[in-house]
Amino acid sequence: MNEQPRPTRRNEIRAQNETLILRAAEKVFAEAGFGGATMQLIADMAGLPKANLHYYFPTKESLYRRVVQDIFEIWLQAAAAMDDAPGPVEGIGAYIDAKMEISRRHPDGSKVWASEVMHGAPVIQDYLETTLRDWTRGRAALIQRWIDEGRMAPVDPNHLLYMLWATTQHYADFGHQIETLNGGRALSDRQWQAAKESVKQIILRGIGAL
Amino acid sequence: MNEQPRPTRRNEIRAQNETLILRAAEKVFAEAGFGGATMQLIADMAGLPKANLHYYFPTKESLYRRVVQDIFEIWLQAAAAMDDAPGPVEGIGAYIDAKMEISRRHPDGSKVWASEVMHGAPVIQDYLETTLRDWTRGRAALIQRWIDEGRMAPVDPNHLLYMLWATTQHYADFGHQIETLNGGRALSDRQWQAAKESVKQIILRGIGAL
DNA sequence: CTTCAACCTGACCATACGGTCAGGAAAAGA
DNA sequence: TCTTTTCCTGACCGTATGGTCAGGTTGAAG
Repeated sequence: MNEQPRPTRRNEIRAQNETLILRAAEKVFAEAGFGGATMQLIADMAGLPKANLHYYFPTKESLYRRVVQDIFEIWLQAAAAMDDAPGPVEGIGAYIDAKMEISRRHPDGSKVWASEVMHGAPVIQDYLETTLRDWTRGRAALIQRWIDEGRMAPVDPNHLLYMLWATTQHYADFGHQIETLNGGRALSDRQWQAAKESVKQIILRGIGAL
Repeated sequence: MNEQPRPTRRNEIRAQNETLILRAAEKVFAEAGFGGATMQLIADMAGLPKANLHYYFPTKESLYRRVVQDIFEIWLQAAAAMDDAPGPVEGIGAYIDAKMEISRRHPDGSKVWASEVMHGAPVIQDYLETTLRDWTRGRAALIQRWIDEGRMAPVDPNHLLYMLWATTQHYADFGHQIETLNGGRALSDRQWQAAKESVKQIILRGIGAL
């Protein structure tokens, strides 16, 4: 899957405009939610006429769906960090690092996902029931294996996973609140590093892996 | 403040209708977001004509603001659990218990708050900058005191607070996802208990308080 | 009973939204 | 060059939304 189309001028334009639209859409959906976002606003932000958006994405929902799928793909890739690790310290540590990095680089995507789930996942329910459920089962089993091997304390793997998602995504989804509490300034490099370390330290010690 | 008006028939009706509207509004705002919610839908859910809503709440935004304020009040009250505690185990443990209980009892309010913050807190920015900031400073100082007294490991108090918020509110905001991963069934009493215990155990051990 | 203020609501309005479409411009292929 | 396909867009449309208002009803006060 995902074979690249021949790089002709046509395909180049298409790819470029799709990217332009998706970037703008991610931002607008994140800032206003699905209901509050308007195609006109997305069009303006992308610098294209509204009718052109409907040429590439027939409906608002189809555009939205793509935005949600994209962030989900990014998260799935980050999960690989956990797989080929010798133990919980490396595996979960790397997973936290990866998810925190995503929260920093793709805060808008994270917010769109959060919004979607909060509203009952009307357009990606199938993902939750298939891909996400399978992924979760696999990692829960991996964690259970670590527990059985005595490499960490016996904690419920599912609740541990929820905690990992919650803490890391919080820095994206509630970034505005954190920024406000930080004196109105975005977290600096140093502060992001400290956040990562804090999260890793508390969780890894919390599961008895340190 | 907050003195009760004399309980005449008039005031009774007013109080009753306001509650009816606020309850419906909380649900609709949580399910559809501010932009997606419609006054008509809220009216239908409350069993009142739309024009009647505008009698009690002049604009959609004023109604929304009340909903957000209400959940914030509830959270502030829960925070008291942390104050008069001898140490981190009791204080933070009680705070987690209280916040988890709120996530269970008021999931819609939590979602509305999350939405509001995610979208840049357009209507409650002043709360973040005053009440929340003050509250946060106070608790961070309390945690720092516990650290200085050697009752817990030296962790950044702010990041610990973020983690507490993230993990507890996750069970409300991402309740739908958790439910889906739980086989489509809402968490049972037993499972909620297990969730509470898991969160408390990992965090309290994570901060070296156990 | 009378008066007055609070409460209620069907009908209405201006606006903004998602989406359509006809027709033109530009690139690709023959 | 000629033809075909893809790309582009201003103008338009039906609908739904937040909000208004005139006029009626109900409860309280004297």
